[in-house]
This record gives sequence, C-alpha cells and structure tokens, in this order.
Amino acid sequence: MAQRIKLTLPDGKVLEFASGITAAGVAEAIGAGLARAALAAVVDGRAVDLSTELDHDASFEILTFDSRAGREVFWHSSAHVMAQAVKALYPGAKLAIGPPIEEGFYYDFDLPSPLTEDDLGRIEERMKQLIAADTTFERREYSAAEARELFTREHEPYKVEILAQVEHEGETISVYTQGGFIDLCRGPHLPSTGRIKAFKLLAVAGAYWKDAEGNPQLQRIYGVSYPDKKLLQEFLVRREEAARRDHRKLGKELDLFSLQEEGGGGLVFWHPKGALIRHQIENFWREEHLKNGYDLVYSPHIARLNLWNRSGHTDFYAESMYPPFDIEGNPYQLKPMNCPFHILIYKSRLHSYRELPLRWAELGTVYRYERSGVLHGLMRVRGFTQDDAHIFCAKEEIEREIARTLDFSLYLLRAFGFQQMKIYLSTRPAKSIGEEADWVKAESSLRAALTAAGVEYAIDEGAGAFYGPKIDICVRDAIGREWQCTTIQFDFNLAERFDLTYVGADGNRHRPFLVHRALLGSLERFFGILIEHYAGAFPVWLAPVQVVVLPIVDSLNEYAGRVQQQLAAAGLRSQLDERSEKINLKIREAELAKIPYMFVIGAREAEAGQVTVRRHGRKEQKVVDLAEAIADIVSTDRQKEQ
RNA sequence: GCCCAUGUAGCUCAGGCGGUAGAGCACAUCCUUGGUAAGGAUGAGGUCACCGGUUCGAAUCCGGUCGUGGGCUCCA
Repeated sequence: MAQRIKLTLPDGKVLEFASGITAAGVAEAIGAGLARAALAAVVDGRAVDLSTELDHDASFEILTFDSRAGREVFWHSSAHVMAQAVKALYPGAKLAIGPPIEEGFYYDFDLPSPLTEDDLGRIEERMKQLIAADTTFERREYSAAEARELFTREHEPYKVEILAQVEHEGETISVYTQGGFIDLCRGPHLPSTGRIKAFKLLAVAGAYWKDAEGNPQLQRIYGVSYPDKKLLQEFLVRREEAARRDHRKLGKELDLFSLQEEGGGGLVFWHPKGALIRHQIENFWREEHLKNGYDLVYSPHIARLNLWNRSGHTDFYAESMYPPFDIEGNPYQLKPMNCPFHILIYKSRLHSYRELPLRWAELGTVYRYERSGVLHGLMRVRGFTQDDAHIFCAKEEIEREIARTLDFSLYLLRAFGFQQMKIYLSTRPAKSIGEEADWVKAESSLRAALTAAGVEYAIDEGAGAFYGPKIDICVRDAIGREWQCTTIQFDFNLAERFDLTYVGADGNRHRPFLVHRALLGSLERFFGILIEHYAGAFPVWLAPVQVVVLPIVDSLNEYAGRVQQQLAAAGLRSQLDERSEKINLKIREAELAKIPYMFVIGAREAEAGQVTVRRHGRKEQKVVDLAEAIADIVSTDRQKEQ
C-alpha cells in the first residue's frame, strides 16, 4: 500500500522508492560510500536534513563536503557545537548568530565578561566531549508564538529579535537541538555531532550585533572544522604558507619598505630596494600607457575646497577626507581622488569630437582617512598612489573603449605574472543618479566588452557605484587567494556636475562619457600583492638586485669587479660581495635575499673568463662564459619571465 | 573608532609575582683565504613604546596615550 515516489538525481537518473523513505535511506540505496559521506540533501532545490522523509516525486541530491553547500552545512553544525560548549562554560552567554563563512564558521555571543584566546582551549576541550558524545541534531517546527515563548524562556533576546524577522518574511520556523542545546535555525544540519572529525578554534574578535556600530558589541569566535584530520592539517599548512609570504614580514626581511610609528599609521616608506621595484613597475606602466593611446598628466596634491564641493566629494566622500586647511583665508583640501583634477584639465578649453577619446593617465598620490583599526601593512593605508586614468569619450565610442581598457588591464596583470583572473560586473544600485538610457548603454557596453574578450564573469546585481556601473578584476595569486586590482567605472555624476561637453559633428555640445579606471589599483597595495604572490622572489625584471657576484677568495675581487662592470654595461643590476667570508656564507645570504642569479668566481673561472651560475632556489651550478651568462640574463630580463 | 591581544638592543625573542636587564642574528675590529645555505675571537649597542600614578624604589603594579596584530565597518 506504500506509495511509490520518483527521485531524479543530478545526473538525470530516476530512482523509485517507497514514500516515506528518508534522505539517508536514499543515500544508502545509491551506495554505502555516498551514505558515509552524506551530510545533508537537496530536495527540489531545498537543503534538508538526512532524516527528512520524502513523500513526493522530486529532484534529489546528496550533499557532501565536496560541495560548497555541503561544507556550509558542516560548518554551520560545527558552529552549533561550539555554541553549545560556550553556553555550558559561560552560563550567562546569549546567542546571536553563527553562520558558515568562506572557510569555517563563527558564532557571536553576548558574554558577561570578555573572552581571551586562552578561553579557546577550554572551549575546544568541551567541544571534543560534545563531539565524542555523538549527539543527534534534531529538528522541530514551531509556530511563531511557541518559538517566541521558548526563546524568551531561554533568555535569548537576540533569537527573539531574529524570530520577528523570520516571522515577517513568512518562513517556516524551525528549531534545532542537540543535547540540551537549543537554537533557532533554518538548517539543515549534520545527522550528529560525531561527524565533526577535526576542528580548531582560530580567533576571538569583537563584532557588532547586526554589524551596526550603535548596537551592543558581541564576541565572535572563529573556527574551522573538517570531516577528516588530514583536511584540517592541510588548512593549517595553507595558513602557514600565507604567513610565510606575508608582505609585512618579507618587506622587513628583504628591506623593501617600512611603516613607522614616528611617521604615522598607514604611511609607507619605500626603502631603496622596494623603490627600485616600484620604479620598474612605474616605468613599465608609463611605457605601456603611452603605447596604448594614453597621454600622461600630472596634478597637484591639494586644491581649493570649492573644487571638492563642486565635485560632490565633500558630500558623499567626506568621511574619507582629511580636514581642510587654510591658505591666506581660503580653505584648501588634500586630495582623496584625482578625478576632479583631470576634469579641470579637460575643462581648460573646448574639445571637438575629433579629439575623442581622450585618455589621461597619472600615477596620482591620494590621501584618505582610514580608521586606525583597519590599517594593514601595504594593503590598507592612508596615503597611496593610484594608477589612475580618465577616459573622456563619445557615446558611440564607449564599447570600443571599454573593450580596449579590459584587454589592456588583462595584458598588464599577466605581465606581472597573474594568469588567472576573476571578473565581476556590478550593475545599477537602487540609489543612484544618471539617465536610465545612459545606464543601459554603459552596462551593455561593459557586457559586450566582457563577451568580446572571451572571459568569464559574474554579475553583481545592484553593486555598482551610485554614479555608474563598473567592472572589477581580481587576480588569483600563487596560493589561490583573490585580490581585487582593476576597477573600470563609469561616472555619470562628475560629467554632469562639471558640465563636461564636447562639440559634435553637428556643431552642438554633447556630454561625453567619463570612465574612471585603475588597473593595478594602488602601487602600495599592488606591491604587497606582488610580494605575497612571488613570496619575495621577484622575477628578473622586477628584482632589485638581479645578480650578485661572489668571489671565493679576496685575491679574485679585482676580476669580480670587472665582471660587475660588464653586468652594469649590459644594463643589469648587480652587487659585489667582496667580504672576506667563506663562499658558503655568501651563497646563504644571497639565497636569503632571494637574488635571482649568483655568479660564483674562483681561480678557474677567472682564468678562463667564465662564471659559475647558480640560480635562486636551485642548487645546480653551470659554468659558462661570462658574455654568454650575461646575454642569457639580459634576454630573460626583457621577456619579463621568471 | 570599538573588542581582544601585544609593545624589552637594528631584527627575532628570553626574563621579570617591585631592588635600574639577557641570548642569537645583524653591526665594528682582528684572526682566518676557505669551491656552493652560518669559520673563530673580541667589542660596541637598551631612559625595557610614551605620559602620569602608587611606592623608599617601577622595566615589572595601576591609569591614560601612541604603535602593531586579529576582527567589526568601509574600501584601492
């Protein structure tokens, strides 16, 4: 009498079961391996618990740790276990929210006294006990009134507040329990706590309730968890690798840059070696811009406050700007952006459609107020140099211009060694200015350019700036992390505010499109990204010292000096280590300094006009004629290859 | 800005429940002239972030300030 139901699997296969079978039962029927890996299921697009009984034909999928959704279930359940431990250890704790994140999970608590990192060990111990107990996660659905009564009784004011939201949205109200722990939760969850085979709590941090600063500050605990100890191990190794590449650490070790207490937070000092790398980046950048139809401009660092009033920055950007200051009774402002300056250049005379598009580029240094707590090495600073440009073009030209800019950006980023990019298109937000037709035109040109470039992209609906849609490009670094570099943005606001015009073929004035773009982002941040990407071992064309000459004994210093002269003559940057130290020491130090080439010189080499070449990170030695060795490096230098 | 942590020689760090500090590396001088990741000796170097309080006495305890790190928020 049991009814039969049909389940359609992701591969299109259809299986038949008796109605009332659980999702876990289906997994079991498909295979024992899958049943073991199963964390939850998706029925008709809805994630559900494995214990869910199925009673109608549906699409069906088992979630495992291999899928994003599966991991989210895993981490979400881990957050519940952590919350259970915290509630057991700190009786006054009130629960806020505990979602899965990119990698791992967190839970926010309102606690009578602050947590320190030392508390994490205690919480971990308790979690281990809870996991060993292998308690099942149980789901129950409640009416709004019942749930409200339950959480009021449990003294969980934040849950009551969330409940109001859930109720408002008309969602089913579900509550999960494991052991004595109760939480308002959409689910789904793991079958039981024992599925969490490995976990680690990582950090405590402050966070505001609902992320709003006026609200009470909660204490957030971050953690990660995995179904396998090996995966946790791998995660920890990845963290170590990231720490090893940290640009702040390498910046100090390699003497590239510093941030100084006496100098002020977020203000970067470029030391000679870092400055040399920046010089290389800037030269390349300028040359390529000139080759690609840009003109270079320069603008001042301060301007009358009136300019910033007209541009609207004093309205919509005030919180990022430093206070104005007085010069002979006139208020002036340190620049947080370059755009108004390029616009002033544009407005200095009348322009014809025949001149367009105008592409004006500047490595423009700007200053923005960032709250002390957010400063971070080179990644987040208060003074930085944007690789900025503004394109003024006619409506008919924008598609081509965007396509060009996109190609140019991808070309530049690839030259710096980034092969994989991720591209995002952000469209019109709810609150925005400008003509609907212009937005449509701008967005379609961005789409067309992306399609023409044959690159994949994701659309971020409504994430554009209020003044125009944009494309952002993120690079993927050597250890798989994403960093946003390029941004290409339309700006309808400034074109309007400054009443930009050009004279068209019809003799009438027209409004040009204004496109703002930074390809590397800022030189400071990009430098930080490069340091981490290369782990400090820069490719030959960027390396501050490309070759170090290492004579084995003092008596060969003279020959070594001549070798260095020849390197210089070939346009290579070299260093001569003529200290009375053993070759072992010299090599060790050259390796630690991550210098790409070592020329070791002994009596044999001096005799034959040769050098022994050793490359950074490789042990092989190659004895070659000096001229050949130099020619080889020169060609590598030109090719911008490692 | 807020929460947590943290600030000892140029760097990396020990120590210190109150009696003016120590190592390794780096630096200087000397010895050593040695073929692929640290040769040896000697020496110099610190108002223990800064300001204030408690105390006979503070680097150590307390308060504040500044910096740094991890978050929150925002973004290049």
